[in-house]
Amino acid sequence: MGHVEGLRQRKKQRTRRTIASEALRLFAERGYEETTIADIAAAADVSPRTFFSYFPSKEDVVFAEVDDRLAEVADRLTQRPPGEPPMETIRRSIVDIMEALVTEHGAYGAVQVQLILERPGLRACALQRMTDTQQELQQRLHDLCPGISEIDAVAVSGIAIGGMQSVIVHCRRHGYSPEAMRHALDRTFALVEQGVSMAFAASMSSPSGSDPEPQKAAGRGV
Amino acid sequence: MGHVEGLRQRKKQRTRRTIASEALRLFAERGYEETTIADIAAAADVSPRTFFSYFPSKEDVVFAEVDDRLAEVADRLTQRPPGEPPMETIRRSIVDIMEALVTEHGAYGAVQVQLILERPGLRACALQRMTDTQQELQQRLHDLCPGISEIDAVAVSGIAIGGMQSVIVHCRRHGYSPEAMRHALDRTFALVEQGVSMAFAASMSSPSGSDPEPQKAAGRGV
DNA sequence: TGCATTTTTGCAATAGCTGCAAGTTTGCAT
DNA sequence: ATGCAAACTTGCAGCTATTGCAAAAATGCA
Repeated sequence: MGHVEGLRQRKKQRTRRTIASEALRLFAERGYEETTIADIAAAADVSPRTFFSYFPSKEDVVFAEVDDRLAEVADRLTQRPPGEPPMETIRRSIVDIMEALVTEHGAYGAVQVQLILERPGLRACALQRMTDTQQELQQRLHDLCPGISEIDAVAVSGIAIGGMQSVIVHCRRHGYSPEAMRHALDRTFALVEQGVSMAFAASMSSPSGSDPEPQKAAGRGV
Repeated sequence: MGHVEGLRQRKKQRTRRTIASEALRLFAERGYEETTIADIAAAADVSPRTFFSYFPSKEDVVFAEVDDRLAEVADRLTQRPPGEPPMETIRRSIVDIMEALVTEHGAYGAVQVQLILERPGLRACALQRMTDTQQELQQRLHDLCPGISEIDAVAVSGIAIGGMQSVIVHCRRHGYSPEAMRHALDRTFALVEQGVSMAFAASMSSPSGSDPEPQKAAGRGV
């Protein structure tokens, strides 16, 4: 099949983006509830029925770009520089994921954030994505550190995502500046790392690769 | 108004419980999607319209008992034995909340758990409750330890709830025994506590009430 | 017993979402 | 170029959740 992986595919992508961006525009103009699927479809020049072959629900259209970004990150993270210390890989995973979730995408980024914060349904969607991500992190932890116990992997990933998520929402809601937010996330990662180190220590009686790097990372943050 | 705080109120409570329990029963028998509001209303002997004056949505009926329990816990936690070390209060808060969320309520507890795990919409509802709870914990932290920084309070509460939630879901999904689950939660609290202690240490240059109690609690757990 | 208040109910309408079958478009082989 | 099969779009019909409104019924109390 595909020459350049499909002209068809590209057209689909374009339609998808059109729908998403028209939807966001309408949400910004008249509000979320006030915009119907029919409105969105009309604005994007497709039939209402078609909307649902691109997005499973009205809510999902808000997360179109976030989802794309998360997919990219997931791809990227599967290739890890050989020899990289596990702890660093974990940190990078968390940072990259958070970046994908936190970045304001496109022209309507601010709108998305606002909608997600104020509509309970959308908040729930966002949370769902958080936990999906957490599951992946958990899997990655398990793969990277075979020594770590099942429970520790689960707990650590939950702790990390939970902490980050909580802080992100807080910063968003109180209108922190990007720098303040970055600072807050660095601090959060430092707290998280306490737990992470402990889990690592428990699994690292015989380190397989490199330094445990106890509690001084906190690097550049998000 | 009220003699014994209303005969009317009691009747309302009874109706509420009837609706919830009939709903759960039907969900168990034919499945969630397959049960309509009309079915539930019929089984509970009320009009479909009335259903919505007791529960704002079909999803909420699944959480009827959980919500009651959470309300109780919230009440109880406002009275704290004077002189209790802050760290202990925090631990008790977390434990109590988790107990409320984890306990299988009534005859259909298992059904609830299963539904929540498999229906994304219900999972989202549960997550929402988690974050609501997390907000309260955050507030409590802030009140108990005026010294703690805003961000630390937010981060710690997110870490605690995130870690616990993650582990609970994991245990549920893999059919852990109650003992195994308790053990897992104890371990999780130990990991969480690493971060908690660090936040406490940062705030406790001049302790206002009692001992800092660095990192050895991990008590009886959940 | 009768009144004021609360609760229940019926009716009608909106909107999200799905299955289905028919109509169109597209990529590719001949 | 031509034609076919696969992929995509569309319209339609229908189901269910959810809400507003105003009438009807139930309740607690004077």
